[in-house]
Amino acid sequence: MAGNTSAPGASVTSRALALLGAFDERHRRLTLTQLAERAGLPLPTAHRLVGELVAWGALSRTDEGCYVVGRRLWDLGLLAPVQTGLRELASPYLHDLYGATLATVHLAVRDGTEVLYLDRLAGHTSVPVVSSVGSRLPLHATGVGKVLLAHAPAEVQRSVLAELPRLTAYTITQPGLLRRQLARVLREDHATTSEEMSLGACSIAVPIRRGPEVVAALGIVVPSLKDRARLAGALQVAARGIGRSLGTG
Amino acid sequence: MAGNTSAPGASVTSRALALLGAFDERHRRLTLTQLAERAGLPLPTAHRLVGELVAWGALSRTDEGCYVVGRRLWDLGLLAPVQTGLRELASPYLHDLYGATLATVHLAVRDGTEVLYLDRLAGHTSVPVVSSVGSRLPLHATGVGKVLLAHAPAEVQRSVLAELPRLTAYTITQPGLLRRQLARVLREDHATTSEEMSLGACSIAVPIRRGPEVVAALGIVVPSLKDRARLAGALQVAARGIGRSLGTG
DNA sequence: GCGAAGCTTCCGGTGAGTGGAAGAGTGGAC
DNA sequence: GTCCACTCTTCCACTCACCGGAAGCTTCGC
Repeated sequence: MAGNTSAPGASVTSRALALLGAFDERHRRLTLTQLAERAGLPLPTAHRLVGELVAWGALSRTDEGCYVVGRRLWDLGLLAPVQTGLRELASPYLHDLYGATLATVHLAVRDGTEVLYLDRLAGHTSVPVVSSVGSRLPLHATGVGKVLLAHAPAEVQRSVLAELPRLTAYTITQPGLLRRQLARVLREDHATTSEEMSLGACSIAVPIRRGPEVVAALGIVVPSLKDRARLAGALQVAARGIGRSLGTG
Repeated sequence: MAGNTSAPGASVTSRALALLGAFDERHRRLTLTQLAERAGLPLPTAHRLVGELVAWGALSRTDEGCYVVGRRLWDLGLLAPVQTGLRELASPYLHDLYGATLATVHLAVRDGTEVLYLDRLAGHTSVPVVSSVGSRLPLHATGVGKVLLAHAPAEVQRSVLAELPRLTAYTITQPGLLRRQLARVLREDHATTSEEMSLGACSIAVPIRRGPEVVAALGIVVPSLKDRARLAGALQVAARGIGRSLGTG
């Protein structure tokens, strides 16, 4: 379970990349030994490569001797054209939603069998929110995930329904129940969750369409679903606005 | 002027990194030939290394055959601890400012002799805004830049004042004039620009303090400075709020 | 159809990368 | 103070994976 291992004899580049790949959401700070292990490299090799990466700015070393992703990679990553148009166009609508709901607002797309969060407007509320920009979460336990799953190809649905890991006591782990919920998402054009991803957090989400095709999802995180109708309405108006901009952009 | 050139005999890793370093704000899309030239590598070498980088996801290839920064580097870059605490704490205040002014709001720090933009809330206005998250701009031609410069060490001021590149017809290029403005920034505790960075855009900015020390700057971009007093007031309230959170965080 | 520009593949020589082994720091237990 | 365990750093000779010139391959424009 130690991340990417790179077989001996692999190219130098792939070893350096294996080191970078050792970092993820759950492992933002790693010691040299951890890095070497997760990359599947001997310690001296890791030591030398990490030295080069630090010199370039791809990694940097904290005071405590741990390694973290460096600022130069932050710069570089921001140049990546990851749905740039969508994020740009959606931005004002996220603000509007935040203004109307004061809840944390999310813009997400599907990436294989996961949700990929593209943007986030964090509210002041104390509702626990586990998703941050760039993070990936399972499709079956979040509002935006259910929306994206409901509109995903059959093979993706099959693959996701085949394994529904439990995240809280309320996570839906029965394929039949989730399948009925997805049908309802298509019917009502919005999805909800109740503490299925993390305790204390509910969510409401709607699809964003470019023409007939669902290209993304818009969601908010709230402490309870009692205001569901009003919030779903607000989300749908914003989603349509974004969809319209997409069509004409 | 072709970016990083890597001498022959340099390590493999440094060659791969030289390829990544070929990308910047002004060069987000490069052909193989451009990449090879900017990295100072022979074409076949660049070709092979780029192939490995693409396979890993560090780069990707567009339909037109250009290379761009890949999604995996976007993911990775977001893990970098670049002023995470500051950005997190400032976020709600940026929203508040946006709500109060409807202008584009910026959070920035000084990075050597440049401004580094950490966060941005883009307004609906048609005012041209050249700064985006992760970008760097000269300290002498932006509002946040003047604030940060006014509070920078003497050696940084000297180095910046020694060369004031002209960006528009209104850019301040006389050291004496800029020096007087910086004194005024200290006195009035806010800075302004009038079309000094890009035509049609003015800005107002204030320092963010952690205790006595200026650690960042907060600014907005507006079409004119006529509402200067009110806007500076709003900025100062927000900056104090952020500073207070920093102190207690 | 031709030429030019950009991309891709090939392959033998060679020197840069590899990683075992040994040494140096660090901190905790007694 | 002494020991031990752990993590990090340096060294160096062998070898094999990288290098890049040359040649072939597309894809344009004319």
